[in-house]
Amino acid sequence: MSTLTTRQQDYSQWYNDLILKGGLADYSSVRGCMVIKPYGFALWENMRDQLDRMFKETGHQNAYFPLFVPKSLFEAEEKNAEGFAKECAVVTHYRLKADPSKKGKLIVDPAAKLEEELVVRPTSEAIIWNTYKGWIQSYRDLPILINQWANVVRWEMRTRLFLRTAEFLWQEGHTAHATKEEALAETVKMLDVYAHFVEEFMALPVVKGVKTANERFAGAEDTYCIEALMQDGKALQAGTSHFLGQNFAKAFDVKFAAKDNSMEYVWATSWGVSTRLIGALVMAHSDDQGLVLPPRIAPLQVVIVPIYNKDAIAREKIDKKAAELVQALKEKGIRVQFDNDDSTRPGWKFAEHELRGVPIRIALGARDLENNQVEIARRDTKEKSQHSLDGLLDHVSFLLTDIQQNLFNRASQFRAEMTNEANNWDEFVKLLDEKGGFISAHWDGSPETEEKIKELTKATIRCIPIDNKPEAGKCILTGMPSSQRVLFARAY
RNA sequence: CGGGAAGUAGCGCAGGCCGGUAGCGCAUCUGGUUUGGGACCAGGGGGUCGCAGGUUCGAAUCCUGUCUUCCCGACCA
Repeated sequence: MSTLTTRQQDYSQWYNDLILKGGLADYSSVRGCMVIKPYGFALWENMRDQLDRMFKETGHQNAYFPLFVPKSLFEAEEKNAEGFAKECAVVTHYRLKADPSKKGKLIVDPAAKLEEELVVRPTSEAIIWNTYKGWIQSYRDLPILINQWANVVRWEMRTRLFLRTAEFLWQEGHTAHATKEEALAETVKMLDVYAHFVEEFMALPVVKGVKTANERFAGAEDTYCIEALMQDGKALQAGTSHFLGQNFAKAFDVKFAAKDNSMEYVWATSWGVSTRLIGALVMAHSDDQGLVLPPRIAPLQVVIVPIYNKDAIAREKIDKKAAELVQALKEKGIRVQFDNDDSTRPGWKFAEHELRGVPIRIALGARDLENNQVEIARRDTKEKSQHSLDGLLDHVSFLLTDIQQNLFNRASQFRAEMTNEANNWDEFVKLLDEKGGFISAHWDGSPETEEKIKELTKATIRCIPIDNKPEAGKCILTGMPSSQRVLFARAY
């Protein structure tokens, strides 16, 4: 059978192998675009559904805005437009016609040129604020708390499955508020929702922080983020929440009448997470045998593998007991599959389900039935043990919780080991090259210094942690005074 | 977008330099034996050699273009 590249051999190839052989996604014939396969999409659906519940619990509603943004609207907020201009797909024509010189071929009909080009949304602030203008007259119309699940297109030069593709799926929240304080509170609230989701459901610890000016979303006053650490010591931005100030309100002239009858610009936020989270999940927990998925979002939580033998009566008994187990587990809300496919043998199934990251495997054979037990294997530690059929349901529930917790603990411990302080340039470079991970260091606060450090080391400031403590120090590069440490890392 | 590599059966690859019947392993199908960590025997099916031009009596092979993917870089909130 095909074997996986190990992390040590080639981390990038290992990642690709897991995505492809684990059945999450496939390459497509469209440059930079991938196909999300059913197993990968099931994973996304679980993530999406949970996030959607959390958005609704915090008062948001879903809506849908157009894929196309007229160029004139897109360019209205200048910084935002500039920031995305280089990666926009643009629709210029609306019709094809038969190629007069080549039979059976089509060409773009020059007569069908659009009067105004349409930008395929790289993000939706423009079309949404253009719409909000018509919805907002009074403070009574605020706040507007809307989210949309959508696809966006960013024409990337270099793509990687799930981490960076030309088209990807995400959600984008767009809220409008009467006051700055309320908009700021919303920005932080949604950052907390993201952090909670990623930690509790994806079992991945994150650092909450604020981006520096260099890394800020184009058009935002402030960009908040959650940053996660991958097994190769590189950081990955897992979600962002932006305080947009009144930038979009001014660009699209969205004002409201306040209680005192004064006209004021609306305050805005936007926030998003994408299918990139799947990439984070894969790189954070998986091992050389395949995917390792946290039980709370795994498409399949338990797989039951029958161990048959020649004895047809024993086979019937196994099937019967397995059916009972499936029924009982389903009633407890556990996602379970009985893998009685007769064309593969147990060993093959074991390897396959490990590759796909199913948290718990239960093996059930004649020998087990005689002893009123099953063999249980957990994916995170690969431990195998026998367990009595009595009390099995509770044990499975316990294990799912325990695996979830263990994955989080493991990732937390790894991150703790990989987060270090550097107090001068030599220490910084040494840590970066020999260990990787997050490096907490002083920075003089200037964009120029940040840029210089990036040029020299490829490390960027991932964020200024929200819970940062003030601490006097000197910038590792310039020696200029600094009031706090920031988190550096090489990143995806 | 620059540098490197690759595209031949579903998957992994050989063949290519030196043009002449398209091959191997796995998978698949049929029959049988099996089943506690990727089973075995026997028989069978499956390919416009990424695509488009060109050279040639003849192209997987040589030439040109083009598309797609991977790795490195630039770029990328």
